[in-house]
Amino acid sequence: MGSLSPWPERLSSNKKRAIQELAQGQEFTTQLQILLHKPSEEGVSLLAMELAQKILRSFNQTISLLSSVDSAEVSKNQATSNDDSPCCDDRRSENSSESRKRPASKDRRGRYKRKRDAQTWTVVSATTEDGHAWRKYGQKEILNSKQPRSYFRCTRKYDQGCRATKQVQRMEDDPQMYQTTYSGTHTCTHLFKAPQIIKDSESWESQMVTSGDSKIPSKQHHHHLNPTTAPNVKQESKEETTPSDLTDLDSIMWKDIMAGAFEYSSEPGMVSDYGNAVYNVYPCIEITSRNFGLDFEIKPVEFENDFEFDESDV
DNA sequence: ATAATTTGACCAGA
DNA sequence: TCTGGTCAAATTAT
Repeated sequence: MGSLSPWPERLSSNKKRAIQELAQGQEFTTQLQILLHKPSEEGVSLLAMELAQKILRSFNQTISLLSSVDSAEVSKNQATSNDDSPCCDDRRSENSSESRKRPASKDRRGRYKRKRDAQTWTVVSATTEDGHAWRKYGQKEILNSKQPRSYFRCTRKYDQGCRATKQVQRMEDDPQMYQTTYSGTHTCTHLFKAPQIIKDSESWESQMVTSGDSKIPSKQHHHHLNPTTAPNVKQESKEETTPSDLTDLDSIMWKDIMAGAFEYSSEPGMVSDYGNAVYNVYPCIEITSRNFGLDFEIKPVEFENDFEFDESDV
């Protein structure tokens, strides 16, 4: 229990190792990209960035392949589970026009079906910023853990039916570090959003966590770092920024990114076609700061049979 | 005004 | 049961 979900059992340990290594390389490359994007000599950094992107894409591809389960297993899963329509799970409109009217109605809180084995991966980092826009939807005290765990979903969940989620928790023995467990692939696309970023420049050390189940030891020190207001946290803005809005460099980057995305990914609505490996590569990227850069990160990929909601009662 | 977060209720699995 | 993940009303931020 006090642990975040580890790698799927079915992966051989060698495979796991490989994935971890790649993921680490991926992480480092991302950091390099961010670094390089800080305006300086454009010529050089531009080339370097393109290179970093290619490397990243390569990592993503490999991780994706290694992460995917056997086609046999997949089809088994899909056979037994009448796969729901992945897209647009609009069952409530955020909270706007709905008005806060719903008194005697039954409280549907918590009425859901848990997701079946969606793949997850865990990252430890000094920052929770990852280039995606997240919306916090919960926080929990975890048994034997001093630090609460926060739950986030993609801001595009109702917009575009994106099902990516993540859990963030401060490390017990180093509250400056965050352990983030990602789950589900971003299926949202073309997000030219410009969230106001807060991030300072913390050291970007991060590494993949491997231990599926470290017994988080309970230490005795108290740090009152409000985990709720922790760094990360996005912000979604309503106006979509178009590429023309970006600097030249950004435009170029973007073109490249989107090229990659279209080359490898399937459309949001077509996610049901997970045969063998999945090739979504640049899901839900987000430009987090016009001032100093493309703070995007590309995540490994996986298939996912997500949860559905219980319709059994009104 | 709308949008994001907080927080306790609710639920699924172990 | 108990624990952790999610929902949604209430609260706070923008």
